[in-house]
Amino acid sequence: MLRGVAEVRVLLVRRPGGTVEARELDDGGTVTRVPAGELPALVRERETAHPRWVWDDTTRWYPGLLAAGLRVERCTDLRLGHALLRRSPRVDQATLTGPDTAGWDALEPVGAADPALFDLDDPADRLDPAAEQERQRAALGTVDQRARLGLLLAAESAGALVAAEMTHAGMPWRADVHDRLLTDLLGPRPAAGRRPEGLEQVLTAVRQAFGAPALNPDSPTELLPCLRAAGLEVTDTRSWTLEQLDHPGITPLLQYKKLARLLQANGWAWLDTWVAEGRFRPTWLPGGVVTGRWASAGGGALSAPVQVRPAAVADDGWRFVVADVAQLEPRVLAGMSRDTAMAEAARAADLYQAMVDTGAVASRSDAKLGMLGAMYGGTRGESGRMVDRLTRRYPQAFGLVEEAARAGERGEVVQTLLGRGSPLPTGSWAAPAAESDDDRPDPRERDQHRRAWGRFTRNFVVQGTGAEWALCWLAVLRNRLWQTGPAGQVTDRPHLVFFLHDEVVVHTPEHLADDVADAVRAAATEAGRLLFGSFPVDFPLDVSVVRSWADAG
DNA sequence: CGTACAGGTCTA
DNA sequence: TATCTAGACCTGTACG
Repeated sequence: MLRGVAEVRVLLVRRPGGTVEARELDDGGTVTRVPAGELPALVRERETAHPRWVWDDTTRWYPGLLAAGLRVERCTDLRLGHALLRRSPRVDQATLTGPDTAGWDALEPVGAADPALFDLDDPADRLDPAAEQERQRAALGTVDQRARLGLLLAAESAGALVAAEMTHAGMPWRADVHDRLLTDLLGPRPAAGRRPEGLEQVLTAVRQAFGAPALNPDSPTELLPCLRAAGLEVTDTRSWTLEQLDHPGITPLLQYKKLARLLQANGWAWLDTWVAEGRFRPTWLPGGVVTGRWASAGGGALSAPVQVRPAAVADDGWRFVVADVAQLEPRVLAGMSRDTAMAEAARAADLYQAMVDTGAVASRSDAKLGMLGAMYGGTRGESGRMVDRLTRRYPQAFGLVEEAARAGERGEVVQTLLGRGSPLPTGSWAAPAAESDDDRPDPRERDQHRRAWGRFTRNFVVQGTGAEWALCWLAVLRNRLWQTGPAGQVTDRPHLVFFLHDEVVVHTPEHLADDVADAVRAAATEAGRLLFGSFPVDFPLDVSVVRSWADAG
């Protein structure tokens, strides 16, 4: 599915004078050169043979092809591959070193926000993709168990295709529904620079309750002294803190914070900036987080609030298929540690409940607390006690994260199941040799940093392997959706429109929704097999077919 | 005046 | 008996 047999690879390179070169990599190097304007025609013609397109960076090639109505089946993204190989402890770094290694290290993706970079003076054009492609092949050749790292490279590149396709298609977004939602909560859209009526009313109530006629609750430096003057002994102004208090001003203050947040983060300004022609189009950044999770830019896609999801509505005659994995990371931990006792719990739809049913813990909340403690490094209080108890029950799984934490505290690199390496620590605690007597840090502070880095590496191995599972899920699903038909370009068929760590949203013609739901489940099963082979760990999904994103779950 | 950071709130 | 992982992005405020 991810890697074909008898693969044909075609390298695309931009050349001076607005031309593009297509070089066959596996038949002696036949070269075709065309004006850049003829690239879509070239790709359309060659795509019938299902080649793997090799290019410097998907963000520099694929949006233009998608805009021309094309879709490619597979690619090798050298920028993402370089980043992975450079940090993988499985790779002999000497094989990757070349004259423009630093240039590849520094290469950034381009976004819709800076299209000028493409034409003007793009640092990518000073790099040699053919040479880099050779180096990456050689580097992979030196790796033990190269199938795993090879899978990761293929999946990362497939993710780059998904990311570009999701921005191209966009998330269907009804500005009229969003506006109505805002108007119901805040009042009609005010003139620029004015507070909406609803917010103004709540503000008046807050000011009256605290006897502070000019108070600006958006300013913590004003709000904190005001709360203390009212006899409330608080040291911060977070909602969670305020909820504990008993004072007549608290209710309107919490309401003010909620409405102000909605207005600032997803109000009319957000709509104006990020929604156009009925679509919300964030930029997705595969590999943008060190653990391998995706980052995003533009419109805060990673924190799309539940509150505004009613405005995400499928087109007429279309539906959303929304799917998320229940308890992804504990399942991934069971699989990567090959902990059979935890895998047994992971065969149930509710892993935490299964831990109760097998007598490992007394309650579901204990199970959850213990698992989160293991993955995040909770050692104190209730969480720490649960970790101790569960370590005896699941020694393989808990031992794996514990070892990752110890390695991090020693300043070592840890890696995910498929071989993504953690960054090296930069703090002074990690460089004992450089420690001079002058600015030697406080030993207690140094230990705090060391333990904090241990929590990071502990979480890295699980979060990162979870991201690999999700990447495989996406890659397999992308192919299955394309085959679900009907004929046409990406947006004519069922296609991905949203992805958030362990959740996907597919936009599909209504009559194909059940087929899509099957494809989403089949892809999850396939992802589990790709990562864990025959080791028995399940990845049950919650799948909903809905008109609005808000109705899922 | 513009930039950098702190505090806060949303997501998994 | 907290406050432990990874992000984006808003406003207010301090700094240069």
